[in-house]
Amino acid sequence: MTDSHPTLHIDLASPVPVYRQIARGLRILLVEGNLAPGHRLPTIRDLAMDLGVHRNTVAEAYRLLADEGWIELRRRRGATVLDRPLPSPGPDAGDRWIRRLNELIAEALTQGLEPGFLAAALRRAAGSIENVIPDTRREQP
Amino acid sequence: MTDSHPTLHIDLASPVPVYRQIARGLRILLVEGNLAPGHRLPTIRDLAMDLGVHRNTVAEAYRLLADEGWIELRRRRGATVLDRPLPSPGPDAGDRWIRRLNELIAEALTQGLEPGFLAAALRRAAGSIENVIPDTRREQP
DNA sequence: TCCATTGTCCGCAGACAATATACATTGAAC
DNA sequence: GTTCAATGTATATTGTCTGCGGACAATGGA
Repeated sequence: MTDSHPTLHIDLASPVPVYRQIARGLRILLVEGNLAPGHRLPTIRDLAMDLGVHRNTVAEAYRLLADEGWIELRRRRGATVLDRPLPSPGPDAGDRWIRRLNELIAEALTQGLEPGFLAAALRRAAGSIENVIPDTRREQP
Repeated sequence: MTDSHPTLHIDLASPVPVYRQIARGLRILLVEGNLAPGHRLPTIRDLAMDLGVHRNTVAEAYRLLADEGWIELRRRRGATVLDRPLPSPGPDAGDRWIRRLNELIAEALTQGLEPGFLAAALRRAAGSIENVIPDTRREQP
């Protein structure tokens, strides 16, 4: 088991830029607790090597996460995971998310996916959510 | 009621290009039957006016839909909706869609949305799907 | 003190999106 | 049938973004 970055899929053909794909993937690992506070992320160059992209591309992703408060970047020490509480969502974050969900569903229908298939997938996802994330600590706004 | 384009939200600040947002929005209206075959879409210039973007941006969206077989573009006659059967999905379309769904959920969690809220929204969406789209006619691959 | 490691800065080339502008086509009025 | 305004189309321009190359700066450890 030499895979140090368990699940970090990036798709060079996707229209969403690579540095943002990396940031999103890491964000997911962070929020799911796979990367606990105090942990060291791989160095920029190492991760770039593994993913087959340029260092600055990974650096951009790390900078994004640092700006959001997930990690701390220090020279010669790499990136360390901060003990960051989840942000409290904005007032209409829920509405905007639901709109995105509806768009995703509509797009699936335009591709010809079966409504029954989609409904099953949605219910399955709903079930798995509540188990994965037990309880959340919020930051005070 | 002077609103000729019921629900077509575009976000100039979004990283996804405007012409693709327009195409996606129209595609949704088409698949949900709000735009029946034979209907005329607004002219490129009119829609551009309404949305506050350049004509060529809308033209690009229309061309996309025309390439996909949703509409027919003819000079001086505008865009007419074609009677197009839903495409039959590719072999791994389902898997890729489920991955996108999971990413959407993970992103919501990173924003601090409550798992319970998300689960409820997912279940609600699952329920509404099966009612909205009764039966689908597929094209033969 | 010295040096290898690691993040950072600056500039660049290519791609792409949105626009401006001019053009080609065509249905309809007469 | 001629004419013309309406409408889609083609080309060029401009700005922005991505990913990259290379040089630089800081810094922990030998």
